[in-house]
Amino acid sequence: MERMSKMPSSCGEAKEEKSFESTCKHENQEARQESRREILLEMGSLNQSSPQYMASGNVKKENELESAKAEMGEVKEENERLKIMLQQIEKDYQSLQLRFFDIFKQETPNNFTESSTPSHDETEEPELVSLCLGRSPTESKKEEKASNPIKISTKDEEWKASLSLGWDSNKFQLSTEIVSNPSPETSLEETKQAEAGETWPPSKTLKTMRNGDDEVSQQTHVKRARVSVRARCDTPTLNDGCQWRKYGQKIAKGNPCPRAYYRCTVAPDCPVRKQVQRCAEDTSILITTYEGNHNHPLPVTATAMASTTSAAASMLLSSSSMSKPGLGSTASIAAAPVPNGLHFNPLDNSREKQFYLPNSSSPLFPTVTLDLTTSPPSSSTPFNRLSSSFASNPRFPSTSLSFSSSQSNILPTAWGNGYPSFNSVPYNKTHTGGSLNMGKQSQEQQLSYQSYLEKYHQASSQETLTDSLAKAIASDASFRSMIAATISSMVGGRPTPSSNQGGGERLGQNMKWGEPIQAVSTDSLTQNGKACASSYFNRLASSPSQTSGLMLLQPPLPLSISKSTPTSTSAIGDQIN
DNA sequence: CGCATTTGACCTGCGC
DNA sequence: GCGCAGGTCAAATGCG
Repeated sequence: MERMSKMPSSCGEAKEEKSFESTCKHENQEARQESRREILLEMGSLNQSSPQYMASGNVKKENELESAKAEMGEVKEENERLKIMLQQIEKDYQSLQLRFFDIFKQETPNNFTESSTPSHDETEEPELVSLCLGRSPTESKKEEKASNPIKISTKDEEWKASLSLGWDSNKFQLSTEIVSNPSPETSLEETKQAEAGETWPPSKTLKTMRNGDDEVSQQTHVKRARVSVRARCDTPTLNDGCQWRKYGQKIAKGNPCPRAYYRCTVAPDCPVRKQVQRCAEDTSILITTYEGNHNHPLPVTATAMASTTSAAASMLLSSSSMSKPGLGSTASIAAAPVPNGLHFNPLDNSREKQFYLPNSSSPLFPTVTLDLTTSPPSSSTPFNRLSSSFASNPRFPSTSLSFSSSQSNILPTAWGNGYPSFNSVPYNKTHTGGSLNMGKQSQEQQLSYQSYLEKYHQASSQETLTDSLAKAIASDASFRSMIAATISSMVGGRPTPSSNQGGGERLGQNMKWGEPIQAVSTDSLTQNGKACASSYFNRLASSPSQTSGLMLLQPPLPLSISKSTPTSTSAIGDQIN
């Protein structure tokens, strides 16, 4: 028990509880081993003693054995007590979890279905999906109350075992599989074709291609997702581990900074391209937009970004598949600063601007934005940001995947229900029609979240929320990778004090990651964060059926469907690379 | 000399 | 149909 106080509380209550559990077991084992050792030592000392002593001390020896046995009995009793205590804690945890969900359900009237336009309708209204991995300072207190009861209870062995699952050799497969999800009307066959191979260039470009390849032409129905990454970076491009060759440069309207076009040169026929442009309003922000799937193994250093972007794209496409075909989607994933491994420069983190310029990427394609620059201002939720930017594009539904540091705790839950298998399975059935919004902030958002949960709870036949989440993460490696990568970015790149209000704090509150993080150096920070994130989700994956309380739940932002014309003032996302 | 970058021209889609 | 903007190509240029 004393050890518990020494344990870092950074990995969240769940981990803490788990640590408690493992600690109890460990202590019991130690106690038993200790007593055995003592007995052996005593016996050994007896053996080493003189025959005289042994002869005369038979009775004494028996007494010692008796005392040793008694000691063992005591240890056993203590062991039992600890077990009971552990069971009680688990019960308390489960009851608290149930209570939390009950309260959550009661507070939500409807709404999710209301605000979220049915996907099957295939309406042209933009969909706004917000997945937030952070928390906004203003709402943190409120959510703390609800989130505190939620703890994770898992086995220590599972946790340890999961540590090795984070970034594996499947990354490449992930990246090649997810990015090109078919549109709803696309058949499974087409899906496979798209996933297996080249999805670049987009349908629009295909027509202009000089080589009229039949296979390529068949892909015209395949939606191409773009993943835009915003990060602060001094260098012309971010080092994402891939090799790129610049093939063009253009000055886009509304941004004096030229946009550079790069091709992946790792493989001669790799279809992946990226656009790099600095944000007009904050030149320190680099916006990197990735398109296409790598058709070759990626360098180790490139897998993180590839997995993250691919997963994000997959999620985006999955969510956008609900909407009318042909519509693009834009998602914003606002993560906290910069993963060190990606050579991001967390400059000027204090600034909290979110730029989403419609012209930063082609409106023809669904776009997901990973914002690694900073956490949004309290007054500006990811939802708001989208509303003023991507969502403004009348042609496309906006999917906001906001991993903003202000709303981390709600993410897993919503994901678990919303994306059970977006990667390998066409995701049109259970998808929410409108917005999968996991931000937090307002009562409306909570309501939306509530309805969302209800909807998916029904769909999952009464399986628990956490089970759903666990299954989702377990069943979808790319999803897991994305979450892990994003959280890694958040945890690893927040060295500044201001980070306390962002993802670090959030994580610290909900997952107990923040405290230790702040206490260690930046390097160890990154490592810890990545390891923690990866192991956390992998742990979930390793025990999908287990009723483990996940992170704290956070109400989602309301599904918002808004149409407006793009404005030049709305800004853009920059990309990193 | 080979490769990467630069840069102007070209093509296409979209809006008016 | 025209103009605009985004995206791409390929010749020219630079660099090691």
